[in-house]
Amino acid sequence: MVRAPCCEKMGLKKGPWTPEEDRILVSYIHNYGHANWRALPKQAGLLRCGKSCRLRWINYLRPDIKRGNFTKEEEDTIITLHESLGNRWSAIAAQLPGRTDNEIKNVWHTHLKKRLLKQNHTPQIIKHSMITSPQYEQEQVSINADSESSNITLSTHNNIYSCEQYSSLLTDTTTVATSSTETIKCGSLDYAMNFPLMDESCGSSDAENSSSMMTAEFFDGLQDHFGFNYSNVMDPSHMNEASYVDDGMDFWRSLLIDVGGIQGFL
DNA sequence: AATATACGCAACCGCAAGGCC
DNA sequence: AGGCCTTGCGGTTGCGTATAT
Repeated sequence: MVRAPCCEKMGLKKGPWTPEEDRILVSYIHNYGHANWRALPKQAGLLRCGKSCRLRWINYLRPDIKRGNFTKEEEDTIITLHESLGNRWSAIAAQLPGRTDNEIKNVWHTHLKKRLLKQNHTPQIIKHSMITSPQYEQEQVSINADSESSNITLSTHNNIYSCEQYSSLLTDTTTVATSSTETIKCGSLDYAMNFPLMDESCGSSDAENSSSMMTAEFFDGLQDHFGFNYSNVMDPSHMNEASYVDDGMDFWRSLLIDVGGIQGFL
């Protein structure tokens, strides 16, 4: 199939529409309709391709377009429909009179997706159990991570350290230790991972909730970022999910000891 | 006040489906 | 049956504006 030459090669205009172009398009469609989008711009005297004209009409100039912000009801409808239809924006738009697929797609990407993420990540203070370090046996360390605010505190039996105190170490790190997937940024790379939710009892972790996404790249990133070598703690290349769960505490222990130890926190 | 960064939205691009010849 | 054309869709881009530094 031979593709039609693009607009620029045809000497046609691209980019934002001017009020005058809008006026011409609306006036033409009002008088003659839009039976053939390809022929329309030439007949109307517009230096645009048919595709551009169609998009402008469908998404902006159509008289039945609803203007203004989406209502709470509309947003809820989009979320519900998206659950069942996925990214089928036109199908979703069909259920929302006056709203276009493009507009719904934009709202989804700019507002609703974030809102859903926030809802799914309800504030969760994870007070997990005392981590006893073999190296610092006298110190018992616990992490408190708020998955919503990304606030992290680190406490020993003597002190509680706020995330600000070691935020310089974790400059690129979003958050740690939740039962849901978080993104940890190590250097320029993003690593999605799922930490086990650690319960209140000492040292155990929630194997049911843990679907390990920890990869060798993740550990490489950590090593690059923090300058540590975790290979002596565990070998990610041989780590299956079960062993990850088992090794979860070791991971945290080593991370905190290394980070905290170097900073003199412990 | 100037500059950098983030955000929102309109518009574009490429592909696929379906109709027509 | 197969090629061409048009339309529709979803992903992506880029510009203008708002906010932060």
